[in-house]
Amino acid sequence: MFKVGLATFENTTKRINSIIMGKDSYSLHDKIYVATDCIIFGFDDGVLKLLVFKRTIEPHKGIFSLIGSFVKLNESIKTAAERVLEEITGLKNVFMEELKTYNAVDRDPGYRCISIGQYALIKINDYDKDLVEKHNAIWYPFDELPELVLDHSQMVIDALTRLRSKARYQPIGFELLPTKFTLPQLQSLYEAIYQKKMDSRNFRKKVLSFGVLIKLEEKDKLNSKKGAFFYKFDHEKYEELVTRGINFEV
Amino acid sequence: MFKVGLATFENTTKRINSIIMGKDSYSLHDKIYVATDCIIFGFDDGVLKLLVFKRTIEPHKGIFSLIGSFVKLNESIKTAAERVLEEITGLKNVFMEELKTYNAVDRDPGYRCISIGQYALIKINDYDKDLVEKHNAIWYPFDELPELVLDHSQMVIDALTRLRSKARYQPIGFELLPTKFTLPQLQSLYEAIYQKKMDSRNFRKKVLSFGVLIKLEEKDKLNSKKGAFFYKFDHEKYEELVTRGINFEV
DNA sequence: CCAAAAGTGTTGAAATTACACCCATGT
DNA sequence: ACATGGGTGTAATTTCAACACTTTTGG
Repeated sequence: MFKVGLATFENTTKRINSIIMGKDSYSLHDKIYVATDCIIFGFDDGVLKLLVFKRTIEPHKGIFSLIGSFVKLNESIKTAAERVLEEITGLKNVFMEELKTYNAVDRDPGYRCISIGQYALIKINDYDKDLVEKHNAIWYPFDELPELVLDHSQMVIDALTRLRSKARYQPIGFELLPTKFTLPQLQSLYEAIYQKKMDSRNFRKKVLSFGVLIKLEEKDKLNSKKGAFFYKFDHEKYEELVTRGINFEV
Repeated sequence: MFKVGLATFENTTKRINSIIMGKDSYSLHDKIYVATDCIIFGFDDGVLKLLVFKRTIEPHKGIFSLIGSFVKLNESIKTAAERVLEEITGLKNVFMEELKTYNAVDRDPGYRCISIGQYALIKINDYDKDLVEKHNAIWYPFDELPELVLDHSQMVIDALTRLRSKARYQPIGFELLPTKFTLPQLQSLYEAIYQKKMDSRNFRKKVLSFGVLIKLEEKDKLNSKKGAFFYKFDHEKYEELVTRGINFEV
């Protein structure tokens, strides 16, 4: 294939030629605004949170909304989401995955506009607090979420459903924790995701049995007097097991 | 909200006004062609098949391709897929689900165009053979698939992966079988999906244990001399169990 | 010394796997 | 009568769920 810059140029000339020659099979069709909205999860001190922001401009000024952007001609949908995510949180290389497309004809009362929802899992201590504040963004616990603009509340519901089903068989939970985390923290994350208490003996047995956690020397003494050992996620080992087809059902 | 027909009209006038008044927050953004492509699964005599068609017009004339369409301003993506699916197979009310968005900037060398893949499961004896033939469409067994246009081969891979993971915990297999089917047929379908032999005693025990199959009086005598009892899927019972949170892992 | 969280094993129940023979019938 | 695919049960193994006490240490 060719480079993006060239492609754009090439496409433009090609298009003009085609229109002039009256045989543009594309120009018969409709073009649509394509946007992406990010459902940004964070995990903070035992509670699952969502990053939303209060709109400062029309349309929907003053209402809460997910963080989103229109997709430009020369960027992929993921790139668009990464762009806006970095703009607002300062973070790069965040875990992000397509959720689904929101495309009801009347979802946006202004114009026909579809949005691809993408959910992101971020380590809540890493983000740039000043940037977030500057953009009117706020972390809301899931059980205190305000009403969101358009179909954004539905996006959040769908993303949570996805997170639940995904976390069950893939260790994506680690994306929400600091690089070094303790088993009690990990358990508390799973309890927050599934909204139920788990048995610590069974939980430990299970997660350690996968063999993708590396126990560190260091202890976290913040949450208890005894202190809990830190662990880190062994990415190489994980990839190896995935290619061998192991499944990680929690 | 308002009706589709009106909406289109309203949007158009609104847009013109906004452009004239120079305060259209949308018009700053890019519009993109939005298409949808259908990955159409069928199950025929023990083999999983895919419906593809040979393009008769440019671009990509003569190459095999999935069945797809551009999405119009006044239709949802699903509606667009349903439209083209009915056009080519004559079928309505087909099981169809969004797969993911294909949106690489250079995926279509003509114009920037994203495509939402949707996979459909159809009962292979119900479709309109004349229509399919007229549109140059052909059922291909999965292990004999020709190379497809653009990123369509990747769509097929993704759809198969999805079908596999989905069929494991939701009884969507029934969508691929006639309304009345036998347990050997059902097993053969699962064997085709997962590409491995299963034990018939264990398989029967499992699927019958869910209690969503109704045994009929009638037997299918086509595939054996003894004949196998027909079953049908109990949709109400299934819905009831789903709402009770039962899981159907096969 | 005590409160608070971390860490650790066992047992019974349930689910899963492996495995082999008889049945019905059309030819 | 026999070849072909349909149908059935049991025992061994593995996995899962339930359950309670000891350890460490900062205050």
